[in-house]
Amino acid sequence: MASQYIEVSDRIREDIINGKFAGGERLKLAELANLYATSHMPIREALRILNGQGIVDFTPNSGMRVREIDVSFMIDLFDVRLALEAVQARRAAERLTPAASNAISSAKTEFECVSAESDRDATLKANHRFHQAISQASGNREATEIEERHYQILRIVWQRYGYASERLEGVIEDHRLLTSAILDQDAEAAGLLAAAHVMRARRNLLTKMRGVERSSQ
Amino acid sequence: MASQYIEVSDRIREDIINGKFAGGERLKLAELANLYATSHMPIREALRILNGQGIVDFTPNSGMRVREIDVSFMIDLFDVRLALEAVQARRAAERLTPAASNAISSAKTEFECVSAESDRDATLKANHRFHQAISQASGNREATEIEERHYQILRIVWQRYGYASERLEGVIEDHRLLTSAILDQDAEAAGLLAAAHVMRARRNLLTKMRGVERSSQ
DNA sequence: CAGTGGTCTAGACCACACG
DNA sequence: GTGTGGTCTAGACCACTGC
Repeated sequence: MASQYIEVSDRIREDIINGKFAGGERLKLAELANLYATSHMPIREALRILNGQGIVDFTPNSGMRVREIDVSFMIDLFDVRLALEAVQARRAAERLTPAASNAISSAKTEFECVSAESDRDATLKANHRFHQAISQASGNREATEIEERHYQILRIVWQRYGYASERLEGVIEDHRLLTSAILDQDAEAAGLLAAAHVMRARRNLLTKMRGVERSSQ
Repeated sequence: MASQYIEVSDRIREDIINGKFAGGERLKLAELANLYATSHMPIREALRILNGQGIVDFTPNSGMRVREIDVSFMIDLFDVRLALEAVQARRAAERLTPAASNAISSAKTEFECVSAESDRDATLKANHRFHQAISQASGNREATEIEERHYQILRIVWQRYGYASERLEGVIEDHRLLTSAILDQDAEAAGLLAAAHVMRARRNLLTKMRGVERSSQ
């Protein structure tokens, strides 16, 4: 078995994703230690990891809270994503290797196949792998790590508000164009297409979130 | 006194900055616990914080190492900074409030005064405050946190290779133009000027690093 | 198949936030 | 001033690494 703190951080993240812990909720060490049948320290470690991923807020001497994921947070996050995905796509095009090229096109194809089966979870994973392939190809570890963190947060949002299932063909089209720009080593096109792709995802998500917020008032 | 783990993480970071721990060096818990006169857990916690800041690399079951800060890491980091500073400057211009406007212009003025005294440390701090003011004004917490992490890394690099003291007038000019674009709420200009500013810093730093790498071979 | 060193336990401690 | 709950201690445990 992997270390407890890794296991625990995964379980807490899952429990946040399916809403067992609500946004803003206080996470107490003793409670969690009891719940996951372990001692304080692995829990603390796990919470630090989640804190590093931006899923959990931390104040010294006052503990951890589940981070509130609202429209304004998502606007911030997509501002960052928009910028980073564009840079990464550009770099991926410039630095393309045969291996990266294969990885990207097979991830693109995989997404197309999987998304046809309307299995939401598998579609999300495939989408993740596609963007990961570009991240890897960019060779920018710093950017890749940030994107990886953001992906963990996006899982929560997509779970809560639904993934862009109504515009799957649009996503597939975006992926196709982006892939061919990168494979052609056309950095400028790749950057623009990546930015546009994120922009669409952002509009789609924000519309949904605002709809939910409005109807729950 | 603040919690030990905070104190310890500050001390280890300082010790990395002034080269007491070299890049790639293994950081052993027992050693550090002995050095800083505390037990394992606060050290572990401190290292996790530094790991979160990207200063320390971590592999499960195998411990922590001081992250190697080389040219390729800096290229990655500046790719990210370039993108983020531009977004933040744009947003700062769009969302400008009177308070933010004051904060930015007084940070700008402070940098001009302090840098005239050729006190490197104070100049770095003033530069940090200027960029922080823009970060804050952007209202993007996500981006601000990333930039804050990067600043910690840049402190190490500037300590090692020197801050751009030979182009201080250039930096001042950059800051002036950027400030007035933001105060004019000209988002496009602000984004471009911020990007250009980071680009100059990047070229300056990489030239120095490559010079040092070459001469040490 | 040791030894090193990361991980975990149980409980004491003590800072801060409440009433 | 009391109590909740975050922080710290000492040491045992046990997964890897390298002989």
